Amino acid sequence: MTFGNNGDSVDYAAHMNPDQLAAATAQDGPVLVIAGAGSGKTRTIVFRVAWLIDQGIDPHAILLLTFTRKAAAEMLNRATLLMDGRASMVFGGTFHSVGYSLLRKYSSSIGIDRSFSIMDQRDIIDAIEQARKNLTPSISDLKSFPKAKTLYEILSRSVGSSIQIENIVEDRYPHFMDYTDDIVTVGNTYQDIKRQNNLLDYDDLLTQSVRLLEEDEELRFHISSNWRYLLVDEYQDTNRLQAGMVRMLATGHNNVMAVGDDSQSIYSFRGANFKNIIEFPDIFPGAKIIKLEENYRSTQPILNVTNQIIEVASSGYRKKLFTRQATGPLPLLARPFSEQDQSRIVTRLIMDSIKSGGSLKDIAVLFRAGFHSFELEAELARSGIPFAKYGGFKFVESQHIKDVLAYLKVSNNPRDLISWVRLLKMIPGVGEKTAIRIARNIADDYSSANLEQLQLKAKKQRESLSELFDIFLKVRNETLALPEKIEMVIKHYLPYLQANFDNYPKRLKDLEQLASMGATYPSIAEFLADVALEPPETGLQGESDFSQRITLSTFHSAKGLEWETVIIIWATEGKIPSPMAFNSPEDIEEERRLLYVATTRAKRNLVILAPQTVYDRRLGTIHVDLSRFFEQVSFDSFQRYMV
DNA sequence: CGAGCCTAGCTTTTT
DNA sequence: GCTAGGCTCG
Repeated sequence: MTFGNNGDSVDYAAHMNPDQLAAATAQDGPVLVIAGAGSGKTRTIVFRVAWLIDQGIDPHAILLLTFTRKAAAEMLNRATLLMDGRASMVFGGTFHSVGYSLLRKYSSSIGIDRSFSIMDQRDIIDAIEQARKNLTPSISDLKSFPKAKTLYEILSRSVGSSIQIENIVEDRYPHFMDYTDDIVTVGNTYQDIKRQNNLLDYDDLLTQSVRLLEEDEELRFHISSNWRYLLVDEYQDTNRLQAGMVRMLATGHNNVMAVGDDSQSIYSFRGANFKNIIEFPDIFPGAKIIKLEENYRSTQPILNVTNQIIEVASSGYRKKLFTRQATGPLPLLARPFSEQDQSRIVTRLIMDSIKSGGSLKDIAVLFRAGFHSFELEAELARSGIPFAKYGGFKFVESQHIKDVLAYLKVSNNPRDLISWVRLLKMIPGVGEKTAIRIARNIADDYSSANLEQLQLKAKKQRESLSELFDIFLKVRNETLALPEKIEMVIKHYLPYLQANFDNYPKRLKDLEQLASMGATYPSIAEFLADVALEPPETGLQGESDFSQRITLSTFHSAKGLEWETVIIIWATEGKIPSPMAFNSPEDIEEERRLLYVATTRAKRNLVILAPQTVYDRRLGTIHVDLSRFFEQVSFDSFQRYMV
């Protein structure tokens, strides 16, 4: 039973333009949909899901791959509203979460213990730091040797793009070329550490699941005959691994619909390559290509600006966005003197909008990097304007959360040395060295760890250790519900928290929140996986009505979203493009696309703010230019805003 | 080897 | 504002 104009079926033609309709109702076989910004991409996917089910396809045979789980949930939700509950039976998630599910079920066939834990950013850096310290003593002490974080960037880029470490270093990190061999060594040691500790990082979820599908032919056949219709959103942001995973999953049927926009490719730092979308027709011969060029989101004055930003970009699928919403206010461009002035203008614009009947949830302030909004956040707090912040540092990355999660991690995977070290270092008198020694001992033999053998000198330390071990055994074995286990852990952690953090009540609240989050999960493993793969956002402090906040977001986290009013702050050189992109023309082009993504989020009002000065702690107040990406935009595209 | 205290230096973007 | 790293002392 479906809803629709005639009461028996959705009237597809009435809700879509001819191109969207062609995509949504395409017959079997590979299809590439080039969907410009605001061209109804989501709508098309939603209708595609509905149409497939209407054709009698079993919802369980459809796999929807998206960039975030939120995006998948929203699409399936809309599809459910459109037709009926069958749409909610479609499996939707990220590449990483699909990889995780496959490995949880089948990893033993490639020799991976299914109780593996997923490392988050911090774990990865810790492990690489260990690998780094493991080098011939003197090398890691050198100031000029890359830091763990840089090493991770190099290693991960190599994995994601399938390019040798040697070439990555040569191309992008030529100043480290003397150390190429050592970097490779760190990479190998890091692999060893992960294997020994039964840990998988984000990249492993992809590489190992691809390996699983490659090596286990029977499984590959089983999986690809189960999911017979693949829908891949944001295809321009897939990397080689993800493209490979799609190819594996499509074995035998090639029913892949990839949707994306090469002009919005903004994840090259993790190996994404918009060439994937260019090469799609080569990988899937006979692919039908459909372009969606009518924009339903923004007014023509906004498109005038965004088209000028992107049209100088080289290569890609040519497309020209147009809209029928010819009229609307001209985008605003203002150059406040200072960052403080910029924040005051933002506040004033928000107040004005509220006065004229606007709603806070329709306003977003967007910026290149998480920390660009610090000053503004303070100003908004002073003015009493509630906000939710997306992107930047995460709640689960703060130390106290990581500490508590470490207890759960070791109970789930006792071989996780990284987490053991974290826990052991909390014992007074135990530092890095001792912690590693004890952790090795426990990880080798946790079932009957002989605490006496651990040679701790002080009695107090031995007591602390056996207490810690006690908690470990309890969390591991007792048939308590997850929230109770978390409570037990928090109780044990409390003295440490109290002794080490000045703002401990606030952090305790975070921990309570963590415990209540755990309530919705059946097991520790699933809870931990979710926390690593889809971490909750920060800045949602307070419980008040979510719909009554403005949104603060990084450009990246704004992808796929839209607002009536979009305010871009720090539209200056040194912020966008980021100085990190200066040494490579391709990186600069990516920054351009990033600004394009940000500006195309606006439906009716677009405001560009570019302070004239920036405070530098060394140089004092210095002048900064408007971002180079506005150079080619004609001045009469803007309304000038008097400060 | 651990801890405490100080300073410098600093931050892209995310699964 | 915050933490990674350096330095010194016990």
